[in-house]
Amino acid sequence: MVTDGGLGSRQERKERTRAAILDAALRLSEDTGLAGLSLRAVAKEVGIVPTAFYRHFASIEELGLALVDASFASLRQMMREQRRTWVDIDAVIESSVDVLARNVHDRRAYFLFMFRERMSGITSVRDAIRHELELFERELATDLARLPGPASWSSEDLHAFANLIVGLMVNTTEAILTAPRPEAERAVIATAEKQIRFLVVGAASWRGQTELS
Amino acid sequence: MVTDGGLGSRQERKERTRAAILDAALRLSEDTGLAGLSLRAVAKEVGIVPTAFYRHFASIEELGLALVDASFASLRQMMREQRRTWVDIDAVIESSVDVLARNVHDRRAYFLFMFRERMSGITSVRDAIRHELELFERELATDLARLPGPASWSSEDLHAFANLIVGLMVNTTEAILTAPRPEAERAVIATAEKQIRFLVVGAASWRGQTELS
DNA sequence: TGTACATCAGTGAACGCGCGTTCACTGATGTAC
DNA sequence: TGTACATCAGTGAACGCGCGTTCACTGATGTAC
Repeated sequence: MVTDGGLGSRQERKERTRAAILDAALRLSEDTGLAGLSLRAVAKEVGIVPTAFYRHFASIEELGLALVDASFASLRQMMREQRRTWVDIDAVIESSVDVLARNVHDRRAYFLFMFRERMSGITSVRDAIRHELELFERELATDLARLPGPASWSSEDLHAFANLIVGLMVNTTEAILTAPRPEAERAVIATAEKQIRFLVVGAASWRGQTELS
Repeated sequence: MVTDGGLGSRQERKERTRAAILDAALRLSEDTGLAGLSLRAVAKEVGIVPTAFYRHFASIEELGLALVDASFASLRQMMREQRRTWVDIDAVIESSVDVLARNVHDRRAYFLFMFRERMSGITSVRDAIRHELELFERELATDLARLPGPASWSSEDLHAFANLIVGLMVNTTEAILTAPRPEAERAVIATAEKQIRFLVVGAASWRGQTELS
C-alpha cells in the first residue's frame, strides 16, 4: 500500500489516502455509527497500519467533522441544482420530492451519515450537523422569500415555514432511507408530495386568515 | 449492596435492582448512546458486580428493548391524558404543544432515549422504536378520524396528515430537548403552534380544493 | 545533470486498559415436612 | 415451631480481545546546490 503503483506526487498520494479513509469511515459507520467506529477498523479497511491514520486525522472525531463538511457540501450541491427549477411554488412542489428521492439514492451514504449522527454520541459532530442544518434552513427561508406568495410574509412566518419544510425533508429522507422496497418508497414519495401541498396551501390560507382579522 | 437494608422479599428486591439497572442505563446512555454503553459501566453505576447484570438481562441489547417498552409506555400515557381534552380541532391545537413541552421536561430521559436510539446502532432497538412510532401514528390517524373535519377524509389523507403531525411532534421534541435556554424553548413552542395551524388549515383547504375539482 | 540532505507517509513492536463472558462460589431467602 | 434442603441474586477471580496511543524506524519523494 505504500507505493500503490507509485502514481502521483507525494502530496497527491496523501490526498488519495485521506479520501480512502473518509470513504471507508462513511461505509463502516453505516453499521456501527461514528461513535462505534474504531480507528483500527478504518485503517484495516483502507489497508494502512493503525498509526498511519494519525498522518491524516488526530482522532475519529476530527474525521467525523470532515465527513460533516463533505455531507453538507453534497447537500448544498443538490439544492443548487434544485433551485434552478424554482420559477413558482407549484414548480417547486412538482420537482422537489423527486429531486430529493434521486439524491438520497445517489448520495445515500452521506444522507445516512447526516441523519444518523445528528442524534448521536460525538458532541462536536452532532453540534456541527445541527449548525449546518440551521444554516440550511436560513438559506431556504431566504429563497422562499423570493417566491411571489411568501414574499409578503413576516420573517417569523418564513422561519416557521422553512423549519416545517426542512423537518418534512428530514422525515421524508429518513423514510426513503428506511423504505424496504421500491413500492414502499413510491408510497413515501406520494405521501411527501401530498404533505408539501398541505403545507403550501395551509401557509397561504393561514396568511389570508390573519390578514383578514 | 447485597442485602441493601434487607427490605422486601427476594422477588421484590430483584425487581428493585432491575429498575435500578434500567434507570442507570437511561442516565448513562445520555452521554454515549445505548451502543456506547458498557455492561460494566451500568453495573458499576448500580452498585453491583458486572456478572450480576446477567441475572436481569442477557445483553445490553435486551436492556435496550426493555427501555423502548418503558419509553413508549410513558409516551402513551401522555397521549391518553392529552386525548381527554379533544373536543374539536381547535382545542387540540390549543393544548397539544403545551402538553408535549411539559411532558418532554417531565420524561426528558425517555424522550431523549427514543429520539436518539431511533437512528442509532443497535438494529433491534432501532427497529422496535420505528415500529412503535408507526403504531403511534396509526393510533393518531384513528383518533383524528373522530374529529368533525377529518371524519370525511380518505384514509390516504388521514395517514399523510397523521404522519405530518408525528413528524412535527418529533422535530419539536428534538428542538425542545436541544433548546439551550427557557426563552429559546418558548420560541420553539410558539413556532410549533404556528406550524400546527399551517397543517390544520392546509389540510382543510386542500380537501376543499380536491372536493371542488 | 549529479550529489547530499531534508521531508514525511507509512511501518511494526509494544504498552496498558476496559471490555464481555466463563466459572465455581456464597449465603440469605424460601419451602417442604 | 424447628429442621433440612432448594433456590438464586449477587460475588470475585480469571480469560482473551480489540482498543487508542507511544515510539523509533524506513525508504521513497522532494529540494538545494
